[in-house]
Amino acid sequence: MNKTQIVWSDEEKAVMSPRLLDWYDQEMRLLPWRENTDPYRVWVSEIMLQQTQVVTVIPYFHRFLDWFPTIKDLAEAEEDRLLKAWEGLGYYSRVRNMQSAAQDIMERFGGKMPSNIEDILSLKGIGPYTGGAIGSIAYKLVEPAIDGNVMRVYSRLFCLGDDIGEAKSRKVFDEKVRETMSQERPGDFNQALMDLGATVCTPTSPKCEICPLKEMCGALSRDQTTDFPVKKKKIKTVPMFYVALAVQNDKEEYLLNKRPEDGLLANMWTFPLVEVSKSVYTQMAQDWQNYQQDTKEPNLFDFVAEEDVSLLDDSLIGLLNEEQPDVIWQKQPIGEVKHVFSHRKWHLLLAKGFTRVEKELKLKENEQWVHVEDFDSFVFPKPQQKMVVILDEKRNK
DNA sequence: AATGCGGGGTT
DNA sequence: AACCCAGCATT
Repeated sequence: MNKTQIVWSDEEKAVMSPRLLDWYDQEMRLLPWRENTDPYRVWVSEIMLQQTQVVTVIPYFHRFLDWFPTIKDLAEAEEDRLLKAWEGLGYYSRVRNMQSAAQDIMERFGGKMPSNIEDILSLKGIGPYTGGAIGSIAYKLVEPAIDGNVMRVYSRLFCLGDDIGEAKSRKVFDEKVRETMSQERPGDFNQALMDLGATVCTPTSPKCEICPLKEMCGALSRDQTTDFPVKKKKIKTVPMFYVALAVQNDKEEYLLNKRPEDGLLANMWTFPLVEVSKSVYTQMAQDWQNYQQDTKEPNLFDFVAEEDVSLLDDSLIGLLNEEQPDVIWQKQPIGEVKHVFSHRKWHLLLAKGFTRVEKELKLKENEQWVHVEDFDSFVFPKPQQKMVVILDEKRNK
Protein backbone atom coordinates (compact mmCIF):
# COMPACT_ATOMS: atom_id res chain seq x y z
CA MET A 1 0.00 0.00 0.00
CA ASN A 2 1.21 3.49 -0.85
CA LYS A 3 1.88 5.37 2.34
CA THR A 4 3.60 8.47 0.97
CA GLN A 5 2.14 11.85 1.70
CA ILE A 6 0.76 13.96 -1.11
CA VAL A 7 2.66 17.17 -1.88
CA TRP A 8 0.93 20.07 -3.57
CA SER A 9 2.50 22.68 -5.84
CA ASP A 10 1.85 26.35 -5.14
CA GLU A 11 -0.77 26.32 -7.90
CA GLU A 12 -2.65 23.46 -6.28
CA LYS A 13 -2.51 25.17 -2.90
CA ALA A 14 -3.99 28.28 -4.45
CA VAL A 15 -6.95 26.36 -5.87
CA MET A 16 -8.04 24.67 -2.70
CA SER A 17 -9.47 27.49 -0.58
CA PRO A 18 -11.51 29.12 -3.42
CA ARG A 19 -13.15 25.78 -4.17
CA LEU A 20 -13.90 25.20 -0.53
CA LEU A 21 -15.27 28.71 -0.05
CA ASP A 22 -17.44 28.46 -3.18
CA TRP A 23 -18.92 25.29 -1.79
CA TYR A 24 -19.41 26.92 1.62
CA ASP A 25 -21.20 29.89 0.09
CA GLN A 26 -23.69 27.45 -1.43
CA GLU A 27 -23.98 24.83 1.26
CA MET A 28 -23.16 26.45 4.59
CA ARG A 29 -25.35 25.33 7.43
CA LEU A 30 -27.55 28.07 8.84
CA LEU A 31 -26.75 27.96 12.51
CA PRO A 32 -27.80 30.29 15.32
CA TRP A 33 -24.23 31.36 16.09
CA ARG A 34 -23.64 32.27 12.46
CA GLU A 35 -26.17 35.10 12.49
CA ASN A 36 -23.34 37.47 13.30
CA THR A 37 -19.69 37.28 14.39
CA ASP A 38 -20.04 38.75 17.87
CA PRO A 39 -17.00 37.40 19.80
CA TYR A 40 -19.05 36.37 22.82
CA ARG A 41 -21.50 34.36 20.71
CA VAL A 42 -18.64 32.76 18.81
CA TRP A 43 -16.92 31.92 22.08
CA VAL A 44 -20.01 30.35 23.67
CA SER A 45 -20.77 28.30 20.59
CA GLU A 46 -17.22 27.05 20.15
CA ILE A 47 -16.93 25.95 23.77
CA MET A 48 -20.27 24.15 23.53
CA LEU A 49 -19.26 22.52 20.24
CA GLN A 50 -16.19 20.91 21.77
CA GLN A 51 -16.93 17.19 21.71
CA THR A 52 -20.58 17.96 21.17
CA GLN A 53 -22.70 17.78 18.05
CA VAL A 54 -24.49 20.72 16.48
CA VAL A 55 -28.03 19.41 17.05
CA THR A 56 -27.32 18.94 20.74
CA VAL A 57 -25.82 22.39 21.14
CA ILE A 58 -28.54 24.52 19.50
CA PRO A 59 -31.09 24.61 22.36
CA TYR A 60 -28.36 25.06 24.96
CA PHE A 61 -26.91 27.96 22.97
CA HIS A 62 -30.19 29.89 22.93
CA ARG A 63 -30.84 29.37 26.61
CA PHE A 64 -27.30 30.27 27.61
CA LEU A 65 -27.41 33.62 25.79
CA ASP A 66 -30.84 34.23 27.26
CA TRP A 67 -29.59 33.62 30.79
CA PHE A 68 -26.18 35.25 30.36
CA PRO A 69 -26.51 37.86 27.57
CA THR A 70 -23.10 39.45 28.11
CA ILE A 71 -19.64 38.52 29.32
CA LYS A 72 -20.40 40.55 32.43
CA ASP A 73 -23.49 38.47 33.18
CA LEU A 74 -21.42 35.32 32.78
CA ALA A 75 -18.69 36.64 35.05
CA GLU A 76 -21.21 37.45 37.80
CA ALA A 77 -23.37 34.31 37.48
CA GLU A 78 -24.09 31.96 40.38
CA GLU A 79 -22.21 28.69 40.06
CA ASP A 80 -25.40 26.69 40.43
CA ARG A 81 -27.20 28.60 37.70
CA LEU A 82 -24.16 28.16 35.48
CA LEU A 83 -24.12 24.42 35.99
CA LYS A 84 -27.87 24.30 35.38
CA ALA A 85 -27.34 25.98 32.01
CA TRP A 86 -24.89 23.21 31.15
CA GLU A 87 -26.89 20.32 32.62
CA GLY A 88 -26.79 17.38 30.23
CA LEU A 89 -24.08 18.82 27.97
CA GLY A 90 -21.22 17.07 29.71
CA TYR A 91 -17.61 18.07 30.38
CA TYR A 92 -18.82 20.51 33.00
CA SER A 93 -15.39 22.05 33.59
CA ARG A 94 -15.93 23.79 30.25
CA VAL A 95 -18.48 26.15 31.78
CA ARG A 96 -16.49 26.69 34.98
CA ASN A 97 -13.45 27.61 32.88
CA MET A 98 -15.60 29.90 30.76
CA GLN A 99 -16.74 31.82 33.82
CA SER A 100 -13.17 32.08 35.04
CA ALA A 101 -12.20 33.48 31.63
CA ALA A 102 -15.14 35.90 31.71
CA GLN A 103 -13.97 37.26 35.05
CA ASP A 104 -10.50 37.53 33.59
CA ILE A 105 -11.87 39.47 30.60
CA MET A 106 -13.66 41.88 32.97
CA GLU A 107 -10.46 42.55 34.88
CA ARG A 108 -7.82 42.53 32.17
CA PHE A 109 -9.67 43.59 29.02
CA GLY A 110 -12.46 45.86 30.22
CA GLY A 111 -15.18 43.29 29.56
CA LYS A 112 -14.35 42.87 25.87
CA MET A 113 -12.94 39.72 24.31
CA PRO A 114 -9.34 40.54 23.29
CA SER A 115 -8.65 40.64 19.55
CA ASN A 116 -5.12 39.29 19.35
CA ILE A 117 -4.34 35.61 19.42
CA GLU A 118 -1.89 35.69 22.35
CA ASP A 119 -4.43 37.28 24.70
CA ILE A 120 -7.23 35.04 23.45
CA LEU A 121 -5.13 31.96 24.12
CA SER A 122 -4.27 33.20 27.61
CA LEU A 123 -7.88 32.68 28.70
CA LYS A 124 -8.84 29.59 30.64
CA GLY A 125 -10.55 26.91 28.58
CA ILE A 126 -9.42 28.41 25.28
CA GLY A 127 -6.80 26.23 23.61
CA PRO A 128 -5.39 26.19 20.08
CA TYR A 129 -8.63 25.06 18.42
CA THR A 130 -11.03 27.43 20.18
CA GLY A 131 -8.54 30.30 20.06
CA GLY A 132 -8.17 29.88 16.32
CA ALA A 133 -11.93 29.69 15.86
CA ILE A 134 -12.62 32.86 17.85
CA GLY A 135 -9.70 34.75 16.31
CA SER A 136 -10.55 33.84 12.73
CA ILE A 137 -14.34 34.14 12.91
CA ALA A 138 -14.71 37.18 15.14
CA TYR A 139 -11.54 39.10 14.23
CA LYS A 140 -10.49 37.75 10.82
CA LEU A 141 -7.13 36.61 12.17
CA VAL A 142 -5.43 34.13 9.86
CA GLU A 143 -5.27 31.35 12.44
CA PRO A 144 -6.21 27.71 11.84
CA ALA A 145 -8.90 26.09 13.98
CA ILE A 146 -7.97 22.44 13.93
CA ASP A 147 -10.47 20.05 15.43
CA GLY A 148 -11.20 16.41 14.67
CA ASN A 149 -13.12 17.32 11.53
CA VAL A 150 -10.23 19.30 10.11
CA MET A 151 -7.71 16.60 10.94
CA ARG A 152 -9.89 14.06 9.19
CA VAL A 153 -10.21 16.24 6.06
CA TYR A 154 -6.49 17.00 5.87
CA SER A 155 -5.36 13.48 6.68
CA ARG A 156 -7.40 12.35 3.66
CA LEU A 157 -6.43 15.22 1.35
CA PHE A 158 -2.71 14.62 1.91
CA CYS A 159 -2.67 10.99 3.08
CA LEU A 160 -1.19 12.08 6.38
CA GLY A 161 -0.47 9.00 8.46
CA ASP A 162 0.33 10.85 11.68
CA ASP A 163 -1.69 9.55 14.62
CA ILE A 164 -4.29 12.25 15.33
CA GLY A 165 -4.37 11.14 18.95
CA GLU A 166 -0.77 12.16 19.56
CA ALA A 167 0.14 15.67 20.63
CA LYS A 168 3.10 15.91 18.31
CA SER A 169 0.86 15.39 15.26
CA ARG A 170 -0.76 18.74 15.89
CA LYS A 171 2.19 20.53 14.33
CA VAL A 172 1.89 18.58 11.07
CA PHE A 173 -1.75 19.54 10.60
CA ASP A 174 -1.12 23.12 11.74
CA GLU A 175 1.52 23.60 9.01
CA LYS A 176 -0.66 22.09 6.29
CA VAL A 177 -3.66 24.27 7.17
CA ARG A 178 -1.55 27.42 7.36
CA GLU A 179 -0.12 26.65 3.91
CA THR A 180 -3.55 26.32 2.35
CA MET A 181 -5.96 28.54 4.25
CA SER A 182 -7.63 31.64 2.85
CA GLN A 183 -5.92 34.89 3.84
CA GLU A 184 -9.01 36.94 2.98
CA ARG A 185 -11.72 34.88 4.68
CA PRO A 186 -10.02 32.84 7.39
CA GLY A 187 -13.15 32.52 9.52
CA ASP A 188 -15.28 31.23 6.65
CA PHE A 189 -12.46 28.93 5.61
CA ASN A 190 -12.28 27.35 9.04
CA GLN A 191 -16.04 27.00 9.28
CA ALA A 192 -16.16 25.55 5.77
CA LEU A 193 -13.68 22.87 6.80
CA MET A 194 -15.80 21.99 9.82
CA ASP A 195 -18.96 21.81 7.72
CA LEU A 196 -17.19 19.67 5.16
CA GLY A 197 -15.98 17.29 7.86
CA ALA A 198 -19.38 17.13 9.50
CA THR A 199 -21.53 16.65 6.40
CA VAL A 200 -19.33 15.29 3.57
CA CYS A 201 -15.95 14.04 4.77
CA THR A 202 -17.57 12.00 7.53
CA PRO A 203 -15.78 9.38 9.65
CA THR A 204 -17.54 6.43 8.01
CA SER A 205 -18.88 6.33 4.45
CA PRO A 206 -17.79 9.82 3.32
CA LYS A 207 -19.81 11.32 0.46
CA CYS A 208 -16.86 11.77 -1.89
CA GLU A 209 -19.01 12.12 -5.00
CA ILE A 210 -20.37 15.46 -3.78
CA CYS A 211 -17.12 16.73 -2.25
CA PRO A 212 -15.84 20.05 -3.64
CA LEU A 213 -12.28 18.80 -3.13
CA LYS A 214 -12.69 15.36 -4.69
CA GLU A 215 -10.28 16.12 -7.57
CA MET A 216 -7.50 16.96 -5.12
CA CYS A 217 -8.01 14.27 -2.50
CA GLY A 218 -5.07 11.86 -2.14
CA ALA A 219 -6.96 9.28 -0.14
CA LEU A 220 -9.81 9.20 -2.68
CA SER A 221 -7.47 8.88 -5.66
CA ARG A 222 -5.82 5.90 -3.97
CA ASP A 223 -9.14 4.49 -2.76
CA GLN A 224 -7.91 4.76 0.82
CA THR A 225 -10.50 7.03 2.45
CA THR A 226 -11.21 4.41 5.10
CA ASP A 227 -7.51 4.30 6.05
CA PHE A 228 -7.58 7.92 7.25
CA PRO A 229 -7.37 9.44 9.74
CA VAL A 230 -4.96 7.20 11.63
CA LYS A 231 -5.58 6.81 15.34
CA LYS A 232 -4.10 4.05 17.41
CA LYS A 233 -5.09 4.65 21.00
CA LYS A 234 -8.22 3.03 22.29
CA ILE A 235 -9.95 4.46 25.30
CA LYS A 236 -10.60 1.95 28.02
CA THR A 237 -13.71 2.45 30.12
CA VAL A 238 -13.38 1.08 33.62
CA PRO A 239 -16.58 -0.55 34.87
CA MET A 240 -17.94 0.72 38.21
CA PHE A 241 -20.79 -0.84 40.16
CA TYR A 242 -23.18 0.96 42.50
CA VAL A 243 -26.44 0.59 44.33
CA ALA A 244 -28.33 3.88 44.14
CA LEU A 245 -30.55 4.64 47.14
CA ALA A 246 -33.90 6.22 46.40
CA VAL A 247 -35.12 6.90 49.92
CA GLN A 248 -38.41 8.67 50.53
CA ASN A 249 -39.62 10.19 53.78
CA ASP A 250 -43.21 10.63 54.95
CA LYS A 251 -43.39 13.94 53.08
CA GLU A 252 -42.58 12.06 49.87
CA GLU A 253 -39.23 13.80 49.62
CA TYR A 254 -36.19 11.99 48.28
CA LEU A 255 -32.73 12.03 49.80
CA LEU A 256 -30.25 13.70 47.43
CA ASN A 257 -26.49 13.75 47.71
CA LYS A 258 -24.23 16.50 46.37
CA ARG A 259 -21.04 15.18 44.80
CA PRO A 260 -17.62 16.52 45.82
CA GLU A 261 -16.35 19.75 44.27
CA ASP A 262 -13.59 17.92 42.43
CA GLY A 263 -13.60 15.07 39.95
CA LEU A 264 -16.34 13.41 37.94
CA LEU A 265 -19.67 15.29 37.91
CA ALA A 266 -18.34 17.76 40.45
CA ASN A 267 -20.99 19.54 42.55
CA MET A 268 -23.87 17.76 40.83
CA TRP A 269 -26.66 15.89 42.65
CA THR A 270 -27.56 12.21 42.62
CA PHE A 271 -29.24 9.73 44.89
CA PRO A 272 -26.69 8.43 47.41
CA LEU A 273 -24.50 5.84 45.69
CA VAL A 274 -22.97 2.81 47.40
CA GLU A 275 -20.12 1.23 45.51
CA VAL A 276 -20.20 -2.57 45.38
CA SER A 277 -17.93 -5.15 43.84
CA LYS A 278 -18.66 -6.60 40.44
CA SER A 279 -19.48 -10.00 41.96
CA VAL A 280 -21.93 -8.57 44.51
CA TYR A 281 -23.56 -6.49 41.81
CA THR A 282 -23.85 -9.40 39.42
CA GLN A 283 -25.42 -11.55 42.13
CA MET A 284 -27.96 -8.87 43.01
CA ALA A 285 -28.86 -8.32 39.38
CA GLN A 286 -29.26 -12.08 38.91
CA ASP A 287 -31.46 -12.40 41.99
CA TRP A 288 -33.59 -9.62 40.67
CA GLN A 289 -33.97 -11.28 37.27
CA ASN A 290 -35.02 -14.55 38.93
CA TYR A 291 -37.45 -12.70 41.16
CA GLN A 292 -39.08 -10.98 38.20
CA GLN A 293 -39.44 -14.26 36.35
CA ASP A 294 -40.99 -15.95 39.39
CA THR A 295 -43.50 -13.30 40.32
CA LYS A 296 -44.28 -11.71 36.95
CA GLU A 297 -45.67 -8.83 38.96
CA PRO A 298 -44.44 -5.40 39.95
CA ASN A 299 -42.47 -5.54 43.18
CA LEU A 300 -43.56 -2.09 44.19
CA PHE A 301 -44.92 -2.87 47.64
CA ASP A 302 -42.91 -5.94 48.46
CA PHE A 303 -40.99 -4.94 51.56
CA VAL A 304 -38.74 -6.91 53.80
CA ALA A 305 -40.26 -7.46 57.19
CA GLU A 306 -38.25 -5.88 59.95
CA GLU A 307 -37.72 -9.16 61.77
CA ASP A 308 -36.24 -10.76 58.64
CA VAL A 309 -33.58 -8.19 58.00
CA SER A 310 -30.92 -9.90 60.07
CA LEU A 311 -31.32 -13.09 58.05
CA LEU A 312 -30.47 -11.36 54.79
CA ASP A 313 -26.86 -10.35 55.27
CA ASP A 314 -25.68 -11.37 51.83
CA SER A 315 -28.57 -9.91 49.91
CA LEU A 316 -29.33 -6.45 48.61
CA ILE A 317 -31.29 -5.79 51.77
CA GLY A 318 -28.37 -6.82 53.91
CA LEU A 319 -26.19 -4.29 52.21
CA LEU A 320 -28.82 -1.58 52.32
CA ASN A 321 -29.55 -2.22 55.96
CA GLU A 322 -25.91 -1.75 56.77
CA GLU A 323 -25.83 1.49 54.79
CA GLN A 324 -29.08 2.93 56.14
CA PRO A 325 -30.49 0.93 59.08
CA ASP A 326 -33.39 3.32 59.62
CA VAL A 327 -34.95 2.69 56.24
CA ILE A 328 -37.52 0.10 55.21
CA TRP A 329 -36.26 -1.28 51.93
CA GLN A 330 -38.08 -2.95 49.13
CA LYS A 331 -36.89 -6.49 48.61
CA GLN A 332 -35.62 -5.99 45.11
CA PRO A 333 -34.25 -3.20 42.94
CA ILE A 334 -36.83 -1.30 40.92
CA GLY A 335 -34.55 -0.69 37.97
CA GLU A 336 -31.11 -0.75 36.45
CA VAL A 337 -29.23 2.10 34.76
CA LYS A 338 -26.09 1.87 32.69
CA HIS A 339 -24.16 4.92 31.63
CA VAL A 340 -20.88 5.29 29.74
CA PHE A 341 -18.61 8.23 30.49
CA SER A 342 -15.42 9.06 28.65
CA HIS A 343 -13.36 6.79 30.88
CA ARG A 344 -15.86 4.92 33.06
CA LYS A 345 -18.95 2.81 32.73
CA TRP A 346 -21.42 2.99 35.57
CA HIS A 347 -23.73 0.12 36.42
CA LEU A 348 -26.47 1.22 38.82
CA LEU A 349 -29.09 -0.85 40.59
CA LEU A 350 -31.83 1.41 41.86
CA ALA A 351 -33.13 0.46 45.31
CA LYS A 352 -36.17 2.09 46.86
CA GLY A 353 -36.93 2.51 50.52
CA PHE A 354 -38.91 4.55 53.02
CA THR A 355 -37.79 6.05 56.27
CA ARG A 356 -39.45 4.74 59.37
CA VAL A 357 -41.79 7.46 60.43
CA GLU A 358 -40.75 7.26 64.06
CA LYS A 359 -37.06 7.67 63.28
CA GLU A 360 -35.08 10.70 62.18
CA LEU A 361 -32.66 9.90 59.41
CA LYS A 362 -29.31 11.51 60.03
CA LEU A 363 -28.27 13.66 57.08
CA LYS A 364 -24.69 14.06 56.01
CA GLU A 365 -23.29 17.52 55.27
CA ASN A 366 -23.89 17.10 51.55
CA GLU A 367 -27.38 15.58 51.76
CA GLN A 368 -30.82 17.09 51.50
CA TRP A 369 -34.48 16.05 51.35
CA VAL A 370 -36.03 17.20 48.08
CA HIS A 371 -39.52 16.81 46.66
CA VAL A 372 -39.83 15.59 43.07
CA GLU A 373 -41.46 18.86 42.11
CA ASP A 374 -38.27 20.65 43.12
CA PHE A 375 -35.90 18.35 41.20
CA ASP A 376 -35.78 20.96 38.44
CA SER A 377 -33.80 23.34 40.60
CA PHE A 378 -31.05 20.77 41.15
CA VAL A 379 -28.38 19.89 38.62
CA PHE A 380 -28.66 16.25 37.62
CA PRO A 381 -26.15 14.35 35.47
CA LYS A 382 -27.53 11.89 32.93
CA PRO A 383 -27.43 8.75 35.13
CA GLN A 384 -29.52 10.55 37.74
CA GLN A 385 -31.97 11.71 35.08
CA LYS A 386 -32.32 8.11 33.93
CA MET A 387 -33.08 7.00 37.49
CA VAL A 388 -35.74 9.68 37.89
CA VAL A 389 -37.39 8.39 34.73
CA ILE A 390 -37.52 4.89 36.23
CA LEU A 391 -39.12 6.18 39.44
CA ASP A 392 -41.64 8.04 37.33
CA GLU A 393 -42.55 4.93 35.35
CA LYS A 394 -42.99 2.86 38.51
CA ARG A 395 -45.15 5.54 40.11
CA ASN A 396 -47.55 5.53 37.19
CA LYS A 397 -48.11 1.78 37.28
C1' DA B 1 3.34 12.17 27.31
C1' DA B 2 -0.45 10.34 29.90
C1' DT B 3 -4.73 10.97 32.20
C1' DG B 4 -9.31 12.98 33.65
C1' DC B 5 -13.51 14.63 32.05
C1' DG B 6 -19.84 13.51 29.32
C1' DG B 7 -22.62 12.56 26.26
C1' DG B 8 -24.16 11.29 21.79
C1' DG B 9 -24.31 8.43 17.60
C1' DT B 10 -24.10 3.96 14.42
C1' DT B 11 -23.29 -0.88 13.52
C1' DA C 1 -22.68 -4.91 23.26
C1' DA C 2 -18.98 -2.87 20.72
C1' DC C 3 -17.70 0.40 17.81
C1' DC C 4 -17.39 5.51 16.37
C1' DC C 5 -17.02 10.83 17.38
C1' DA C 6 -12.70 14.00 20.71
C1' DG C 7 -10.44 19.80 23.17
C1' DC C 8 -8.38 21.41 27.24
C1' DA C 9 -6.36 21.26 31.88
C1' DT C 10 -3.60 18.97 34.89
C1' DT C 11 0.12 16.26 36.26
